[in-house]
Amino acid sequence: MSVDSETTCNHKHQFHHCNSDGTCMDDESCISLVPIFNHLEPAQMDEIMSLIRSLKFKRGENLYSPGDPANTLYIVSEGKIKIYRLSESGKEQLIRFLRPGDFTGELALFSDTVHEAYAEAIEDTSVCTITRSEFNELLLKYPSISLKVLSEFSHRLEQSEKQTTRFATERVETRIALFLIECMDKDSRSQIVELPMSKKDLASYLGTTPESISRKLTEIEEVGLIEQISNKKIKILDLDGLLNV
Amino acid sequence: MSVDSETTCNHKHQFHHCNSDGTCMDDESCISLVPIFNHLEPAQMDEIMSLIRSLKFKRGENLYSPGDPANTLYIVSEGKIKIYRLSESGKEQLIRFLRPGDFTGELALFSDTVHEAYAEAIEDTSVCTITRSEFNELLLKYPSISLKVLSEFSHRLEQSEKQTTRFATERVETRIALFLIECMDKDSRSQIVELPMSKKDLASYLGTTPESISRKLTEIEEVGLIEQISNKKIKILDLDGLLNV
DNA sequence: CGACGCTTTGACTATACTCAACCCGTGTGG
DNA sequence: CCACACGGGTTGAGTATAGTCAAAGCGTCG
Repeated sequence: MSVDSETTCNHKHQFHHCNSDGTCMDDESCISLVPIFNHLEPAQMDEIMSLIRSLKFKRGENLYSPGDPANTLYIVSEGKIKIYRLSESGKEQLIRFLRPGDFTGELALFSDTVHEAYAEAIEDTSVCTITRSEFNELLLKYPSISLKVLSEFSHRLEQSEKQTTRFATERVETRIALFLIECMDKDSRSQIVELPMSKKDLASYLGTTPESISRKLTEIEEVGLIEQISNKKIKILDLDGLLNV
Repeated sequence: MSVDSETTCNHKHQFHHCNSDGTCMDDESCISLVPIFNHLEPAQMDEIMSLIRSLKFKRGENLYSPGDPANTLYIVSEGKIKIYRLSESGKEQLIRFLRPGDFTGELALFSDTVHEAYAEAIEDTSVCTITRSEFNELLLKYPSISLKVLSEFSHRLEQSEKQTTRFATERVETRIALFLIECMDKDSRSQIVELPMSKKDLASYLGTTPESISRKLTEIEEVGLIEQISNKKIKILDLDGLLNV
């Protein structure tokens, strides 16, 4: 595993300093924010806290790479992580970003197998980790956690299959339009969408090129469906129109 | 739900007659073949058997359609089921086929939501069903089942993300080549691949058109990597070559 | 035998990629 | 404070890829 961590600790209640953008979390609040744990009793939380181990990764380091054995669950407490894959022909595709509270490593956690994706820290990052065997014991002891994880998995699977179908059947222009609409849902009721990543990354995420993103956005703007306010800000002028792109 | 089943029964140990192709299973062997259950004790199996309910679907009927509430797990005991989605723009994409022993409905089983795909019986089909609430109770009572389901989910998620990346980054020709290689892995060591579906369905599965499938196969044949024996049979002549298409 | 659906082939077109040049904003170092 | 380098972003020209539409071949099943 290409982990080259600075510090590893193995004790309860380690606290960090907050960073400027307010995304800081100590280990405990990190754990308690994770949906799969947030229904537990304080006593159970303490038990989990005793199992976790803090790790730090510097910007550019990989939490794991394809081929690494998948035996650890990572929960992000600070920083930002990029999950991406290389296709058989070597092209990179962005799968998703992880922010504090998100977790990864789960994909292969339950099969005895290796990772197929890269998890790269794109900022200095702190994560809480639990080993596979300890996590499995936890699941056997508290079956309600399993149901939470199953719920999370089924949701992600649904998303992934939907994404697959989009790639398989929709034009680039439509994929961009659908992406904008989904961004809007989160900010809800504001007409202004803030792109959550660079257009280069967006291209990778949507399976296209930066050039095509640029061109298609211009086209969509020219027919009056959107207005490009700035590099990252886009105003939605005609939602129904976008849906029919 | 567009279920219009012929018979519904709710008792243990209902037996069916075997059909000609040997895919028949009575309910119990159906259940015991499912990976998520096959580690259980006989007594636990009996308990599960008491929860299941048999349903039959005629060719062409839908087990569920998008918008139907997802509250049932379906386990196929006889027949063949096609899972497909419609994209936002109305194009159909084949997700997978289910054969005896496979299950579906799990996607949204753990989230309180509705189906987004179609499950259509393409032959007369028998399924065993368990309701969401009963299945959840089962999972809480026997946590080891959860681990099996999690394992199955994580594998499927891995597959789905891999498929997404292929669609996002690979050309049609490459997708076809990779599909052939994966088909070969199953039959292992025979050089002859039997396509598991019509080329029309394969086109839908691979996110392309029947015309392109036909043309690309011809091209791959012309450069000597494969030989098309018959409509459904393809002989692999140069595996390494295929990998580099 | 005929009808139907799947498959193939051909001609044409649309879509989006590649490559190259240039622009712009930011951050760095002199 | 300016010059510069760097990376992202945009624009243009040309090309590759695969989709559409149409017609004809083939197989299977009633």
